[in-house]
Formats: sequence, C-alpha cells, structure tokens
Amino acid sequence: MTSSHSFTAASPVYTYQRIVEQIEHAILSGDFPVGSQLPSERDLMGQFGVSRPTVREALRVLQSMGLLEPRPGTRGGPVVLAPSPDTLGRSFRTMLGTASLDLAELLQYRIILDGSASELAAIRHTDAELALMREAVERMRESAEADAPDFADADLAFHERVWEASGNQILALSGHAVWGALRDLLQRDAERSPGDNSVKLESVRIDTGLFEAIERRDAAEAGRIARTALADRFSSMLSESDQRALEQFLGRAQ
Amino acid sequence: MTSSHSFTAASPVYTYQRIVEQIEHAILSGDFPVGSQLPSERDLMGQFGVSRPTVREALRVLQSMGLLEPRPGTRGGPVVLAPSPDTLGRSFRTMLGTASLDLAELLQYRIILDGSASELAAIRHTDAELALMREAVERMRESAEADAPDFADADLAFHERVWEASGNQILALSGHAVWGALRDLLQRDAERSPGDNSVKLESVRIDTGLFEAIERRDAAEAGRIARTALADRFSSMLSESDQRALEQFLGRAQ
DNA sequence: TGCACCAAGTGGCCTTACCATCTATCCTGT
DNA sequence: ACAGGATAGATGGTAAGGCCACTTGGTGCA
Repeated sequence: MTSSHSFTAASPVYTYQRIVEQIEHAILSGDFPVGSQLPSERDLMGQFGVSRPTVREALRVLQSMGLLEPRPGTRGGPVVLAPSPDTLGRSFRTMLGTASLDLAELLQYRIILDGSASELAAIRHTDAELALMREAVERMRESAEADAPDFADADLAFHERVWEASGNQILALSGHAVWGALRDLLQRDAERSPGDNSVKLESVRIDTGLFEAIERRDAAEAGRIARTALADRFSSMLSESDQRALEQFLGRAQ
Repeated sequence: MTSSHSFTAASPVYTYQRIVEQIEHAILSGDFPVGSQLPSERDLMGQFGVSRPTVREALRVLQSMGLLEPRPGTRGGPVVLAPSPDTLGRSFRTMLGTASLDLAELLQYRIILDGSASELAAIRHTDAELALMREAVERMRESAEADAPDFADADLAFHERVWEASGNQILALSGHAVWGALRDLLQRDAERSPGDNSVKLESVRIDTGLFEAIERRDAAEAGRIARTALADRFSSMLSESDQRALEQFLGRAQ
C-alpha cells in the first residue's frame, strides 16, 4: 500500500537567503530595535562564515524590504529603519503592474475600496480630518472654476483625505496604488480631453455631495455616492457585459 | 535678490539601484512578458557596464520583489514571474511584525474584500465555479467530521474558490495575501486549540450557508454572511473601541 | 577655546576565480 | 531511423582580495 505521507518540496536553500531570514528574525523579534546598528558587512561576513558579496546580497534584500539602511563611516553599519508603509504600497503597485489587468477589474476594485473608505470616513472621521477634506474640496472647486491644470492633483488630494479619514492605512495605500494603476491605464488608452471644463465641474459637484454626506455621518449615502460616481465616470469605457455586471453589483438593476 | 528656485535633495544614486529601475521598468512596461527571459548575469554585466556582483545585487532585489526567478543552465537566464500574492502578503506580515499595522486594520480590510468577493461570486459565478465551491465545502465537512489536520487547507481552498468565482483576480490576489498574513499572526500569537472540533464544525456550518447564498445568487445575503462570520470569529481579539467601530461599520449598531 | 586636519573604518564597486547544476546537443547502441 | 545516455557548454552560487570615496571621531595646532 502507498503511504499517506505527503512530502514537501525540496527547494534548494541559498546561503544569502538564510542570512536574510536570520537578520529579519532578529529585527522582528526585537533584538535590534529601530535605530540600532547591525555589525558591519565585514563583521557579518565573519559571523556568518560567508564572503562579503553574499552578506551584501542579503543586506540588499533587507534594504529593499525597507528594514535597513546602510550607514558609512567609522562606527557605521546597517541601521534598522522605522517601519514605513511605503513598501506595502510598492508591493501593491508591482502586483498591479505585472498582473495583466483589464479596466473592468481595476474599476471594480476601486469601487469596492472607495465605497468602503467613504463609509468608514463618514463613521469615524475627526474634526481635523473633516477640515482637511473641506479644504481639499474647496481647492478642487477653485481649480475647476479657474480651469487650472492642477485639477487632477486637487482631485487626488481630496480622495487621499478620504482614505486617510477612513482610519485604515491599508485602504489608503491600496487606494493610492489602484488609483495610480487606473490613471496609467487610461492615460495609455486614450488621450483624455483635459480642457473639458464641464467634466471638472461635475466632479466637483459629486465630490461636494460626498463630502457633505461624510460630514453628516451618513455612511450609506457616502458609500453610494462614491460607488456610483466611479461607475458613471468610467462605465462608458467598458464592454456591454462588463457594464451590466457592474450595474448588478451596484444593485441598481433587478 | 534670492531666486525662487527650490533645489531638490541630492541623494546619491547607487548603480545597482539604477539597474533595478531599468529592469523593473522594462518588465512593467511589457517589454519582458511573464515567462520570458532576461539576458544572463554575464550579459547584463556587459550591457550595463558594471561588474557581476553589482548586477547580482540588482537581480536579488528584483527577485525579492517577486518579479524574477533565476534559471541556471545553458540558454538560462532570469525568468519573469507571474504576479503572486506572496510578496504582498510578506509586506503585510512585515508591517504587522514591526507594529505599524494592527490587527483591526487588517481584519477590516479582509472583511471588505471577502464581503465584496462573496457578493460578486453570487452574481457572476458559472456552473463550473459553483461545482468547485460545492466540492470544497464538501471537503471541509469531511475534514471537520474526521477531525483531520488538513482542515485549514480545505478552508483556504473554499475561500480561494470564492475569490476566483468573483471574477476579479486583484480581489483574489489581495485576498490571498491578507489571508496569509492573518493566519501567520494568529498562529504566532496564541496556540490555538487544534483539536477543538466544534469550532471547525461551526465554520463548516457558516461556509455552507455562504455557499447556499451564492448558489441562489443572493448577493446581499452572501456578503452579509461573509462579513459577520469574519467579525464574529476575530472580534474577540480586538480592543473594545475597535470592536465598537467594527459593529458600526457592519451596520448592526445604531 | 575653537578649528582644521588626519587616520581609521565603512559601504560601493571591481576583478578573478572555482564549483555545482542544468540544458542542449551529439553520439552511441539498438 | 530512433531512443537513450554521455558530454560539453553556459548558467547561477559563492569565495577571496583589493581599490576608492566618503563619513566619522579624535587629535593636534592656532
């Protein structure tokens, strides 16, 4: 009879990878708090019993994970960095960049994120966050009325404030990444009409409504506005079947 | 008078970093599709005009981002990988480990993703996807009743099928990443009672209800089940204020 | 006391080299 | 003619040694 034992994959273990794991574990377990220094490359090369290129490869990987930063000079050595959400955002971006994404998927994902973020922002925003959002809407209005070229920046700024007011930085980071991917996709596909002022003014009108819903803590309405705004703005670029699926997801059909 | 020109920081540019950027851009812009090969290290060393350790450091970084995989042998060379949730999940875990992310945020994010994925799966699942989900639920039930150790795998398999049935691969990738991070966190924090069969049976009961809601295309109910299941299962690990915010977000309070 | 200088150590990069492994090809045996 | 194994070449993994620019900390001079 065959044994029920299942074998695990026998992938080779590279020495640089084991160094990464050891140092990573040492940092995450608190042996090297933020701001502390690791031994220099030449010391590590002795401690691990490997050559310098090998420890350098390991340090590069840890560096790209945002855990370390090199520091030259006497009494130098790699220093442990404070955790930054940047790497998480970069992971989102590379994942979105390599995935062969179609517009429908990306739009759908952004509708999910923005809708939820708007609901959360309505529920748990603080006065300071509300003030920042109000200021951003005002800047959007000014930019649209002056037909200034920085409207896209002002638009993004407002949505960033909403993401932040959601109190969930994963939402903020992924929202930013998806926003960038969507922008890249559209920029590549079609040359937008940048001078069309009515579109800008319509955006201002919608975002003002979103802001007011958030202000009066009407989560359901805030989420609804955010979702339908995105759907209305982009649905014309989708195929007919994707449009129908989107409508159904938003609960308008049926 | 002083000029109004503002200078930008003059940070040093490392050559290995420029290689990373060039290769990353080439991959993300589609010049090297998934599965294609880059020139070998020795070739790249010639093309970039640098030494082999330097191109190796660059390749290591790209490798740790999940973009590449080395491939030895004649006609070898670094291979471009398909996007994987692994690196995103690792970023989540790193941020959790360094305490710049808390459990509440991650749970909230997973509730948003799983809820939306379940709604979408209810709307647009195909017969084949439904069969796969039914099969996965069945495997969960068998594993729970036999008290087998592979229950966690069966549980994950069911949720993977739901993510896939949502028709949105971004949802599937990020769902997978968050799931992995959450699992690691719990595994580390507390030694769960693996023999507690009632918990498994309860999970089976809930997921069966979710499956049936998806089967009858009841999107609202499917979303509700997915969200409340996650909240009920994990909320006891949250602080009291986070629990209240979660309840409010789910629309039960008020 | 202040400041310029200097020496030591650090990371950044290079050169050369060897090894295990994998792939493609060829060559042999059938 | 074909199947299969041996072989040769290229690849990535790792090592050793060395040079350079720069940062740092102390030292000695004004």
